[in-house]
This record gives sequence, structure tokens and C-alpha cells, in this order.
Amino acid sequence: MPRTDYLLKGKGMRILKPEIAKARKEKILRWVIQQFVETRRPVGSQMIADGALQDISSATIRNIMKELEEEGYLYQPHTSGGRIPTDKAYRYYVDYLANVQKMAARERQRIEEQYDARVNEVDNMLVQTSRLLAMLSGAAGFVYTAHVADQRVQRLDFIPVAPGMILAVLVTQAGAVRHWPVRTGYVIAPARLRVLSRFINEEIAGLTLAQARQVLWQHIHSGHREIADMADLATQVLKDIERPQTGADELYVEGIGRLLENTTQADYEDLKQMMRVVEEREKFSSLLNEKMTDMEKSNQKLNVSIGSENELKELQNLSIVSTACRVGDKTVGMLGIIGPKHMEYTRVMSLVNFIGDLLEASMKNWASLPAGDENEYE
Amino acid sequence: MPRTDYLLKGKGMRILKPEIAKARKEKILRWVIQQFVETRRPVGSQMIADGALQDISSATIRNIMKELEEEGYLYQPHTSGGRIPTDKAYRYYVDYLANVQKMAARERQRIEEQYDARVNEVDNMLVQTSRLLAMLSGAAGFVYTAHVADQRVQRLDFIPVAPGMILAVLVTQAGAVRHWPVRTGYVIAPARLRVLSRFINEEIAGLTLAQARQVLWQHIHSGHREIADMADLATQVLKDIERPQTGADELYVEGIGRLLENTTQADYEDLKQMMRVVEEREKFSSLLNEKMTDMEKSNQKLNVSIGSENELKELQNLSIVSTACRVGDKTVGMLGIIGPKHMEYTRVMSLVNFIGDLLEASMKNWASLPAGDENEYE
DNA sequence: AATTAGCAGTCTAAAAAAGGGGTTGACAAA
DNA sequence: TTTGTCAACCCCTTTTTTAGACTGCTAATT
Repeated sequence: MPRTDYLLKGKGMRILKPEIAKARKEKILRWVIQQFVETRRPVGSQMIADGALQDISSATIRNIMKELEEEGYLYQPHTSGGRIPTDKAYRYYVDYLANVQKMAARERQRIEEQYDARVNEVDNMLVQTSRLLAMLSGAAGFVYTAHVADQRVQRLDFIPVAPGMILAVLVTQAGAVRHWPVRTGYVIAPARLRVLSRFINEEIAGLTLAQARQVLWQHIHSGHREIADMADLATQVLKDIERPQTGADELYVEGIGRLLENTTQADYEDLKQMMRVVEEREKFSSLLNEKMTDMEKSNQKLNVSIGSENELKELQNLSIVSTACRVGDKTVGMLGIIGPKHMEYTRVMSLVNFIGDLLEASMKNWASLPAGDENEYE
Repeated sequence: MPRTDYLLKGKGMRILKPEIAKARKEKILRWVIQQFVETRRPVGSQMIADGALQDISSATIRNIMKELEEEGYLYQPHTSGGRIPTDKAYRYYVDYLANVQKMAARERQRIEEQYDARVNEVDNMLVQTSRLLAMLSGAAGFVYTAHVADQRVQRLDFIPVAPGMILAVLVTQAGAVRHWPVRTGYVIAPARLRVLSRFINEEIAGLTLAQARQVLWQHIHSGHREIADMADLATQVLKDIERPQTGADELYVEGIGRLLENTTQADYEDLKQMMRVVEEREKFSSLLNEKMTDMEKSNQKLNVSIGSENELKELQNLSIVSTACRVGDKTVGMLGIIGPKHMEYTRVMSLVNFIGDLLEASMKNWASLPAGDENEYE
């Protein structure tokens, strides 16, 4: 049977058309990755010859795999076992082979419904989102929000809860709500509180927290007449205004336990390490922060960090699929999942993508208006 | 050498004084438990003879251990290995042998300082408390608060964040803060909002959420004049008022990863199971709820549930040390740790005790006044 | 009666040995 | 350039061996 794949060259010598050779190589790489994701065992040439490429012999496949190994896409854990994908292979897979497919409409709808049901209290929105991510991906889900200090103030109000005790409630334009108690030590008439609140809101709406703090300090020190007699209260509020956020509680991680599920005891140590890192939060959230600014710089929406691409060595056997979350032109946070390197990237990527959109929509919906307009109805 | 431990009886026959025999038995039991907690290996008679009771031979100890086994305190995993404590043994240990000691003043102070530093935002108080518990105990820490529906309302306020969008903020007497968005669809003047808020607060302060809902429904339906024109807003608020709490986010668990640390791969399966349960939350929180009402009924403060004493089979290799958290005469929540059965009960019990006190103090401090008084300053 | 010493029997956990399965690399043939 | 073949290799699993520790029992002792 004459083959059309070959260029004839002289007396019976053949050269495989390069584009065909390349396609075949990719097919093998893809197959190795998919196979490995499925079985978690090194993949051998025989297995490929029996499965995906039945018209090519195992010997040929061996040769190609050898090339792939030399190019850094495959790795042999042991001299005579099959080969497994390297981080580079996953990277290639994600970049070129795994086209981000849209999810089936039915599934989209199902997720949307679940999402709506869960996310009714803004406070919980982030926790619930990460929980949903975890549930649907089978890995750990996280939601990370930028420092509140970087966010813009929507409103700052005061609720008298008891004599000498006030609850300060801050709403940012991204829809985040923070509240903290302020102990005044003396009773303040609600009317005066309203004056203060009104004054503050007129001054600081739309500013970042950092700017707001600065503006208010100036007013206090210059003895502004409207707040003169409440300078000490304002001072106290100010003192607390940035305290609530020391970087700790901007990170929600849910479903770490799920990582154990698809895991054998072999990865036990890795998992332990990973948990320590994630639960400590500090390292992990600074990693996310870095990633966020990187993504903003490169105007990237969806990001996949595979194994050693993560800065933290504790995460070198895991991958992070994340998406930026923007309100307007400002990146206010990130969300995604953290799971085993050998995950189903195509599925997870589209999932993260989709839930990211949902969260964004939710936030936009909440922080519906640009700053400045709200004065009209005070 | 004449022994005074014995009663003489006839020609050289002796009977060991029963109280001495009992004390010795207890000493052995205690030693076995402590040894097992430390080494995690079955304890043999030789080991005891070499360690704690050097004046008694291993054979004697063997006999006594056999008795203890017959009585159900010890258990032999293998025919010829040492023995390990049963749940019953731990129970006995906790009830009779491990006197709840006070913590060293120095350590108390150290914890107090840490606690203060962390707990400044009420919102975070619970998360931070459980995190602290986890950190200090080396196990997982949890804080559970009763359904908000059972708690009494301190205040309910409305903050206009955007035209057609209001943030409802609810403060309970226990100091819990809940907030949720209310979409009105039309602009409401802040003044009218204040009227509504004032009216509501006069009516419902001090009631439980369930009662409050009922009262407000009545007013709406009877067309009360003050809120007549805002009936639909009030209705919407009501609709949401109990939605935020469906039992999900009243439970904070931190530091599950720590349970892995002191664990070998043997317990891997157990751990996996446990994580699944705790992360699902439903089962676990209903377990805690049950425990809470039990403790309230029996007027118990500190509770230890050992292994199979927990209703959940997934937790049968773990123990829960918990304490009720009361404000006034009302139990508003629980906190504690969940850790391996072979934990240092004495230390952990006093720790949980102490942090429970701290949290209670914190809450009292916050919800400082009995209901009714706050009208005076509106 | 209570304790002790000693010994045989039992079991585990760790180490060593053996076997099976699948893979590779190389080479010669197509 | 591809294929068939085969020796060599190595891992993983199972089996065997070994060493160590504990118990239970009995007889002797206090």
C-alpha cells in the first residue's frame, strides 16, 4: 500500500513529511500526559502502541519518546520504567494542546444555580465561592482579595450598638464589607454620629483606604469645625481603620482535604508540607499577591502555574490554576484551585474561568455605581 | 525485710491491702497511657518494670495488666505485643487521674497577649480564636456558634451603599455581626431608612431572631402606620433575615493540617475520612450542636469526647475537647480542639478551658449591656 | 496469697531473597 | 525511516528469613 506521508528520496529512501512527524510527536506527548493523569503510572511505549497509535510500532514510539526526553518533555524516573511528563510537558500541554474549551451549557447552568443559591450574603461570597471551586474541581479552592488598603472606599458608617460602643462598617467599591468595634468610653448621640459619618463619606468616597486615612488625618489636625469635637473618636476610628487588615484574612482556602482523596501514601510527605504552607497563609498569600501583580502587568486573565513554576518549593508537586478578578479596570483579587500537577487541566481551566466570571458579575452587581454619585441621596 | 503493705493471715499467707493494690493498678494504667501517648507504641510489662515501677517485677505487672484488660481498660492489638489503652481507659484517665491543672501563670499571660493582639475585629474573633487553639494545641481548633436564630438581637441597621442597594447589618447580643445586601430596586431617602431602622430596633431589641421576625410580620400585615409605605422593603429584609444562616458558616475549623503532623501513614485512611467529615461541615456541626445542648442540660462546662464516644464513626479515632461558651445564662457557642485520641489531655483541657474563658470575656465585653437600655440614647 | 523467675510459644516488624512484568536500547532487516 | 527481536534492566510484589519483644504458664519463692 503506497503511503502518502513520505517524500521519496533517491532509491527507496524515505523522509517523513516534517509536519506529520511533528503532529505525531504531539499526539504521543498528549497521550502520555493524558494517560499519566489517568493512571498515575509511568507510560511505556508498548502501552501507547496498544492504545492510541496502533499503526506505529512500539519501537518507533520508543525512538520518538527518546527525542521527547532529550528535549525535556519526558522524564524517566527509573532506568527501565515508562516515562512521565515533566513540568515543561504540562506547560506545553496547557499552552498548545489543551484548548480552553467552553463548558457544556447544561453544566454552566447547573453551576450558576448553585452559585446563586450560595452567594447571597456578601460576607460569605468569597468563602462560598472557594467552597464551590473545591467541590467542583475535586481539589482545593481559594479566593484571594487584595489588601483592603488598595481598594476604594464606598462608604464608612457607624452603628451605635451599646453606650460607649460603636460598630464601624466599611464597604469598599469591590463589595467587600469590613467591620470592627470602636470603644469610645463615653456615649455619643446618634445624631452627632451621623454628622461624622456624613462628613467622612463626603470626603473619602472613592479614595483608597490609604488616601482616605491621609485626608482624614489632615482634617483632624487642622481642626476642621465639623468634626472638631469628635476628633478623638475620629482618631480612634482611624487607628483601627487599617488594623483589621494585616494580610491575614484576605485568603480563603477550602477543601484541602480533597487533595488527599486522589492521592496515595507516596505523596504523603508532599501533602503534609503543602498543608503547612497553605494553613500558615503568609507565604501562600504573598505568593498569590505576586502572581496577581504579575498577571496584571501582563494583562493576563487565566494563569496556570505548574509544579516548580511556583516559587514555593513546598508546592512543587502541585499546580495552581487561577484567574484574576477585576472590577472596572482594577484587579481586586484572584481565585482558583490548587491541585495535583496531574490534573485535568482542560476541565479545571474552563471551570476556574467560568466561576471567575460569576464572581466578577456578582461583584459588579453589588458595587453597582462609580464613586461620587452616592452623595445625591444622602 | 518486713513489708507493711500486707495483712498477715495465718501461717505466712498474705493479702495485699486492697487500697494499695488499687493505687498500684491505677499507677500502671496511668503509666501505660502516658507512655503510649508519648511513644505511640504498645506498652509491654517489661517497659513498665524498667521505668515506673522498678520495685515490682514484670511478671506481676503482667498479671495486673491482664486484669486491666479483662476490665476493659487495656487492649492487645496482637497476641504478643504490648497493650494499648482503650477508650474506657482514656475516659478513666480524664475523669479521675488527670486533674485539670491550671496553666502556669507565665503561659497564661503569653496566651492572653496573643489573644488580644489577634482579636480586635469582632468578625474575626471566632476565626482567630480557632486558629489560636490550633496553634497552641498542635491539633485542629474549632469554634462553633449557635444558630443566629436563637440569638438575641442587639441592633439591626441599614446602610445605603448605592442607589437601590442597601446593606443590612445585624448585631446580636453575643457580639456576632451579620450583614447582607438588600436590593430595593428604587432609591430610598436615608431619612426614611432611619425611621424604619429606629422603629425596628424599638420593637425587636432583645428578642431572638425568630421572635423578631414574627413581630415584624405582624406589624407589616396590620399596616402599622410608621412603616406602611415601606412594607415591601421590610418584607424583603425579613425574607433575607434568616437566610444568611442556614447552618453553614457558624463553624470555623482551623489547623486540620496539624493533625497530619504527628501522624504516621498508618492512620492515613482515618485522617482522610475525618477530613471529609469536617470539611463537609454538616455532620460535624450537627454533632457539635447536639453536644452543646447536652452540655447545657447537664450544666457541664468542659467536655471530653473520646473516640467512639463521638457519634460519628469517622471520628472514632479522634477525641474532642470542648467547652461551652456562655453569655449571661445562655450558651451561645462552643469551642475546642479535635485531635488524636492519644493527646496530652491534661494540657489540652486546661488550654481549652482558658481560651474559652478568654473568648467569653471578649464577648461579654462586647455585648456589654442587657437589652432595653439602648433606647435611651437613640 | 502474692510475687517472682524462667521458658516456651507467638507474633510483629524489618531485612533479605525471589519472582514477574514491563521497559529500554541496540541492532539488523525491511 | 520503520520494524521486529532480544538481552539486560529495574521496579514492584510476594515470599522467606531473621531478630526482637511480649505473653502466658508453671514452678519456685517470699
